[in-house]
Amino acid sequence: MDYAGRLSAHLPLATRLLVVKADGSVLVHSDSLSYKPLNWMSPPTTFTLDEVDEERAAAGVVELWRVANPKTADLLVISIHEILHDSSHELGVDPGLQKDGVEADLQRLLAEQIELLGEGHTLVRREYMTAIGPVDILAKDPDGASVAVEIKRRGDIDGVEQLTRYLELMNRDPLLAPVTGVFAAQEIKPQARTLAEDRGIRCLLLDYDTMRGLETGHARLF
Amino acid sequence: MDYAGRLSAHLPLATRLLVVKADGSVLVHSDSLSYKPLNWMSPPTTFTLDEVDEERAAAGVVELWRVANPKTADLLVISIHEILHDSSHELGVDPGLQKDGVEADLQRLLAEQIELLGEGHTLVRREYMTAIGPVDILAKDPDGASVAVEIKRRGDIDGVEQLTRYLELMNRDPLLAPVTGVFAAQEIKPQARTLAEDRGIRCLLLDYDTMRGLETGHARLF
DNA sequence: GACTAAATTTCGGTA
DNA sequence: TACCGAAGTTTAGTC
Repeated sequence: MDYAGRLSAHLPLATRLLVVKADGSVLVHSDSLSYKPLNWMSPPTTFTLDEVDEERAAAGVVELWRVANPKTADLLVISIHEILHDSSHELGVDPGLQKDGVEADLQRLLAEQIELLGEGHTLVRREYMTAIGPVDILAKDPDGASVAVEIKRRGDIDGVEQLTRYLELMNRDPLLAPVTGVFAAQEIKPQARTLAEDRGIRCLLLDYDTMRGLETGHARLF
Repeated sequence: MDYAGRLSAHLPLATRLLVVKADGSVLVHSDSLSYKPLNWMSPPTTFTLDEVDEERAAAGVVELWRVANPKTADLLVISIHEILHDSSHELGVDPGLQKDGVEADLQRLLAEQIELLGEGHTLVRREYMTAIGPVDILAKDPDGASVAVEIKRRGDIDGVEQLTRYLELMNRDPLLAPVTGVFAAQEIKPQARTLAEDRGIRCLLLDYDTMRGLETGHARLF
């Protein structure tokens, strides 16, 4: 297997699982390392069965696949030496995947349970728009001062930077200023906490299970 | 398919490709959307074939898979209604994937061709360590002033923030200050460029192919 | 279409 | 082992 595109990669001869999807995707999987293929091509692709020249045939190649993306000029060439198994199936259209428990849920739950920010806090609105993007939650503290909340599942330095940019901008608006920041996440990395507190941003750990348990009318499926 | 773990997800009945790897990974693929499975479990996992109760059997379930991660308490339950095809293969150990053309290569090439920063620039060192992490390249301009270079394949706002943090810290060090910044990438997003230049950081576009072509003793394989 | 932010991110390196 | 940053990130949403 040879790939040339955004990088170059070479995969030695070994037994692999090759998957060709209906949309043209090609995946090369090994027998370990879940989830991610060793190599792949994203659609759209053109698939060509090249002729196996004498030299390659002598080396044991029985099929030569050429998978190309005409737009990005990516190219994946697969030399097949032995086919252990080959089967093809129609899977038909796919009903979508239903998810919950991601950042959007945290945001919704925190908006409903805004008192988690501290007693006397009130919700102004979710997804408060600013010139550089939406702030997850805008609230007011008991004194009526604005509080901007950035919510993450995992609190990393990037999230602190994001909130810092919002705070800088919002504090220039005389109608809003002074605005304080709260960095809320299920997990906050030490360096992110240090950076946040150094900038006067309060950190708040969120417990998704507890928040979901408090949610009114909630029923678990299993 | 039902998943409960870091989030909850449900996947309706449909024809799917199920892959069970030697390390216990389980992948659920549809016939489109390359690369990423609709659902999966990462190793380590425990795999159980549950007994199909009467109710499920009446609904058409012929096999019930329970894939669990004992450490994270993630659980994936797969109800199989019909097996269109089933085969198992030994893939054996896997020789590693060989890559080049990633950020590390850009860094190496720029260090070798440090004059790309401008005439008279000299390399101090790659991976210059600071308290908050390594700066990709530290160099000196013709006047002997320090230049910190952050290298990205794709230049985004995050990269500018990263370099800004390094510059702030390094400029507090009297032995280094004043330190100027260069944001070097194969592609620089307009907003990242604006932010960088607003902060006095110079932007530098890198051409990987040209740099590779200039590399001494380089031979291309194909 | 361009850009930003999220992801069950995964993966690799390093302290 | 924990943490940080890259990834051929991919993907989804917004402007």
